[in-house]
Amino acid sequence: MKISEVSQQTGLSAHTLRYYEKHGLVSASNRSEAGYRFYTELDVRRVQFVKTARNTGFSLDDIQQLLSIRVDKQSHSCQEVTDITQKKLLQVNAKLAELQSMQQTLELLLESCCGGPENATHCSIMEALDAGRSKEDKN
Amino acid sequence: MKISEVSQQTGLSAHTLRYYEKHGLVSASNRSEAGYRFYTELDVRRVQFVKTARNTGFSLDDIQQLLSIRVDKQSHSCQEVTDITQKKLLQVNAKLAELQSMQQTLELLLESCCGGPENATHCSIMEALDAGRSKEDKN
DNA sequence: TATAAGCTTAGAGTTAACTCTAAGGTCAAT
DNA sequence: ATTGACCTTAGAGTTAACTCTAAGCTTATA
Repeated sequence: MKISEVSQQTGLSAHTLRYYEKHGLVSASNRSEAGYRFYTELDVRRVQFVKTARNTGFSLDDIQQLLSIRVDKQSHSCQEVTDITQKKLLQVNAKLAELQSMQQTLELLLESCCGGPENATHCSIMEALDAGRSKEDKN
Repeated sequence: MKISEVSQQTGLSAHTLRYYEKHGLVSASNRSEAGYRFYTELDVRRVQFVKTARNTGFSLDDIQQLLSIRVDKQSHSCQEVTDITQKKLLQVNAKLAELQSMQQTLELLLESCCGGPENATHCSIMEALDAGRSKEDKN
């Protein structure tokens, strides 16, 4: 399978596939005489794994680790896998909390403002932003 | 007020303050003979505004717009302000949805796996990632 | 055989918002 | 006069994950 075919099958661009190879995630098992990449079915599955993990939120670094477990499951424990997953969940939860706080603030701001064609002299959104002490003042 | 004092009062680094100036957000109204920045109270309030807006989730670009409204509220409508805010809320909501989906996937993965010291040969997290079609397959 | 589509590489560019460095001037205190 | 802390600038580096470009082969088709 040539790179463009893998690209089609996976929905990842050829650029991205090469990028993954350069970063040690997935490489084509074979090359043609001319140097063209040829991917086996197993290669493609590995690509799919990376894609699925990406969609699940894992970083490429996380995925490196997951892949090294994948190629030799015998030598790794479930705990290693859940550790990576747990860590990612914590990150997601943290980000989620931050965004939820922003969401709430933005909703309050929108509720407070008329949003009409009046000039902004007494706009309550501007006033709120001017008042400071938004919510979490990260310092 | 010198830059380090503003830094202390606002919790933003002097580097960041200069960065904001370079990007047209907030500059010191005055300079000493030697070229030292001197901030007025109004300057500092403007810095606070930027900080509050940042904490609320606005990008520096958004803040540029908000600031240009702020300096001449008469010439701008509440609607302009709510438009910016609304747009930001939509972005936040989109990101939130994405993260919630990840959160759910990660939680399911964690529930499915024993997480113990057994080797990963039959790890259900690895299996799930291998099965692909995670949730939203963005293509 | 010519043309176009597709492949290769190294390396630069993108995005956002900082963050840091280097080289040098200034200021207050000793 | 000499520290040492603080200030200045221009410009480079950081992070993550691509994305794109240029220059040059290769391969399939007409």
